[in-house]
Amino acid sequence: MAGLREHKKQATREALQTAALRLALEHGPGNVRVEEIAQAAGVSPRTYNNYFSSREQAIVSAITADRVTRTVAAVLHRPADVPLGVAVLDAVVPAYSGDPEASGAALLMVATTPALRTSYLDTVTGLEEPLAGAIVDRCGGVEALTARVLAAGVVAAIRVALEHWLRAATVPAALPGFVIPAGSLPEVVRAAVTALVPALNAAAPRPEPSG
Amino acid sequence: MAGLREHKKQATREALQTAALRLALEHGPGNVRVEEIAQAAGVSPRTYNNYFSSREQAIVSAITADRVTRTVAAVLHRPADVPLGVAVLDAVVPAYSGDPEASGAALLMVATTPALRTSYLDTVTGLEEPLAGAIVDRCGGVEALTARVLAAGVVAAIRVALEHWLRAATVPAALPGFVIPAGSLPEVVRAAVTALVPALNAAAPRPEPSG
DNA sequence: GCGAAATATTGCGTGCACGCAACTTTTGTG
DNA sequence: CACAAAAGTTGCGTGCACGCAATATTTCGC
Repeated sequence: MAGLREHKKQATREALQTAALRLALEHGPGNVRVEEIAQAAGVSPRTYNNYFSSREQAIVSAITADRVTRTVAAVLHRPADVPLGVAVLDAVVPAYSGDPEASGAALLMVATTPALRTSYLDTVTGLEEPLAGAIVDRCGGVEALTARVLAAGVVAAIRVALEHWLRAATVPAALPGFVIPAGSLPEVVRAAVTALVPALNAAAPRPEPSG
Repeated sequence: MAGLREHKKQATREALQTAALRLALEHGPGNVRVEEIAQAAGVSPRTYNNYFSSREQAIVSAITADRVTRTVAAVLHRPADVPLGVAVLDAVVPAYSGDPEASGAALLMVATTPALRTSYLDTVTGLEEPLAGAIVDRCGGVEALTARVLAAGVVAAIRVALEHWLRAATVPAALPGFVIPAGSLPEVVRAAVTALVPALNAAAPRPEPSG
């Protein structure tokens, strides 16, 4: 059994994530040293940077969890006869519906800390490559470059939606306890991605092979 | 006259850019210290980071020059009666036509140095905000969020095109002197942005006010 | 089990990005 | 011109990201 190594790696990764998030919430995001996170997870500071390439990355990855994986899976599971734009829309929007209830305090912290915001928005980029693959899988005849552009466009749309939504947390005098307008995120994401639906639907070479 | 300050700042900025590019070409991009660039431009190392937030940024900004400015201006100068998608396409593509002849050696260096590649691709992001503004100016009735998404989509498309094009420099045994397939960049950019044209054209609420 | 190859962890050294608090230069006003 | 306010520059200190080589751990063939 060769799974021991990989199992330990996954455990260390999760230990680092949870430790980073916990310490950031306890002491404030600016008062957490990489050394503390590493120590709390039982590894050396150098090892921390073998798992995460920035101090913020561990914190936000504890929040975003496996959303990328779920989104891609959702796209692939849509029935093949629905237009690409609809499939993407119906796959992406629900992925951002369960977000606010996850942990309001953590999201408020991300929203109000510039470095964390940037890092949080960057996590969406991880969707680009698998999404491009999913688009190719769905529409066989589509150009690789086109699929890539559409995937990058969807990622950009989601990023814009998140920016728009996070801004609501800082602009109206962010009181502690005043969390983010909960239900609105999926709607913003939907509005953003909808702007690209015409391009997504136009990409599939032939949605209906006429009889 | 209050222009002395701003004039000096611009001069320092350009001095840093040219010094960074020259030193990178002379000694190789990995053998240039920030301290050397600052010294060559006659400022302190700390001041360097007041102008550029990374070592690579000065180098690539010496190459990209004012392309963002030109692109936005080109979008705004298209006649108002052409569809948005066409206007964007005809504005963006020429901006990437004069690129290869600028300096083949510098581009080869960027293409083959991962850190410089990343930084180079990041410069395109600077187009997003002004382009979104230009889209709003062109199509009065468009939603701000929609304009932002479309601008971000165009930026993403350009980034994908550049990635695709830069890859050609590394994959086929990049011999020194073998530069990048020159004419192909505008075509790749055109192909990439074309995938988004349906979305761009669908955004304008009413392209032709009839009667 | 045993030893070798593969892989992960660690310490070290270097350069970098940036907050902060002086200090210097430019600007605008009387 | 003088002087104060505004804006730019600099040095310092800190923490971080990462290449590199040494060390410890896991895996795999026998």
